[in-house]
Amino acid sequence: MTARTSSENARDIPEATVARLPVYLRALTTLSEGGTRTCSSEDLATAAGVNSAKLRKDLSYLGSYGTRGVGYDVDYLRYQIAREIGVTQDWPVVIVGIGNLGHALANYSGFRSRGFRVVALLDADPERHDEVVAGVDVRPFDDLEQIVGDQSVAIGVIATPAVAAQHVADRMVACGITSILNFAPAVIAVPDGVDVRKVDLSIELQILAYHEQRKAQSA
Amino acid sequence: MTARTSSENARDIPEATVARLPVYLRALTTLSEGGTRTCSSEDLATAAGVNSAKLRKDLSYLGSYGTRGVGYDVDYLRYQIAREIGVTQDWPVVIVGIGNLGHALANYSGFRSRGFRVVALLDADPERHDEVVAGVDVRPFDDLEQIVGDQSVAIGVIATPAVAAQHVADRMVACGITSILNFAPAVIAVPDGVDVRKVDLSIELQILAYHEQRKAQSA
DNA sequence: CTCGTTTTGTTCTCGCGTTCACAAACTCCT
DNA sequence: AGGAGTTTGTGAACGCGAGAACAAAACGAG
Repeated sequence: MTARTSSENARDIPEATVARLPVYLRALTTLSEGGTRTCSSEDLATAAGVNSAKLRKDLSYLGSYGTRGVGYDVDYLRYQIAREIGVTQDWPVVIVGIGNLGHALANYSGFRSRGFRVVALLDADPERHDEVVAGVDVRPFDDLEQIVGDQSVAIGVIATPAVAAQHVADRMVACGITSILNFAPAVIAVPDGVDVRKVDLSIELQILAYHEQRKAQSA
Repeated sequence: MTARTSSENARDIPEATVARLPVYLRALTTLSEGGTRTCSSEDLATAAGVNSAKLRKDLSYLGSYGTRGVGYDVDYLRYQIAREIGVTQDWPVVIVGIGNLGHALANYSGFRSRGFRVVALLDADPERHDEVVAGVDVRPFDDLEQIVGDQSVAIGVIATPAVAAQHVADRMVACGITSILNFAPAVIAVPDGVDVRKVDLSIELQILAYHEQRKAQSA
């Protein structure tokens, strides 16, 4: 999925671990807001919903930020993980496709609080260009190149219907976006060096349905 | 994640395969709508964005539905996968939390077209009980037990703020729901026998940010 | 009927990720 | 100061999934 060209950095964190770091970050934030200053790997693992051995191994890829016999300083570890993920800096993001899902994404407070700033909402439909969503006004899709260039946007979100997804992705890649979060129910092709992550709401439900069906059968 | 009690069924499909079956299903639907009657594993793998060897191995867990030297009958295979997942039957679903995301989910046409029927929208806020979203009127959260009982609902969707998620999950489990799709940014605990899948929008962005940061560093 | 071609279904090998188990290191109490 | 009790960090074993490679089966041509 993530083909790095060559010369791996010294810190080579497994993909499975990378996917869990944001979970730990959230758990640490919750602990910190609850007034907890220090926690053991067992505490944090419980809060994050994982095994404590796995948690310790994951953290060991970042370095030795704990103290044996004591545990982890919540705020210190939180900062270290945030720095490793890259959410201590500000990431400008464009969202294309302002339907129901695009609205929800634009209004989602979890983005801003984690270093992501929605700098533009784009839609091909001129009907929508009057709207203002979450304090950002919707602009024509053709403004993509200018916005991405002006604000150095590296991350794009696709929330369009399936038929438009590949076209939007092509345009994004052409103007320099190198990370795409795709909510459209379609497989999109991108060149090497561009990361794509896909979130598909109905696929998750279908996976649940499969297990549900098996529960019913074995009863 | 999915702890089955005992006496595994003869068909024991790996979790990784189960997660890809809906992707194949969607690809087959696209092919069928495009007029394709037959396809090779190579064709379908391309459409689904996976390796053809992996595709054939996945399908082999379901049975032998292809013809050597020819390929797969698109509609026949599509039906077999749909039956295996369980989306040939009708799954009633309740959605709790009608904020921006809840709206988007209620309006998402991909649910209905895949056998999922939203039978109720619930929200604790009385302000919202007047609304009608996607043809379904929003009702008080306390109606949960009655609706789930009357309509034999097995699947629940949580689209509330993080603080409410555990409480909603507890109530769902108490009245018989055994599969939960959780969009709230919180880890929820459920008893054995209940499946939970979690979708977290900001976590996906954070994973992209990590890779983006590394691209920038190595440049 | 036989042979060559195509494509599936399956076996085998390899690598990654998870988990166990324990040594190293730190704190606290006496 | 020394020993008991905790908790981290990591080496090693294990299991699952990915991909390559091939045998089995169907089809078509001659």
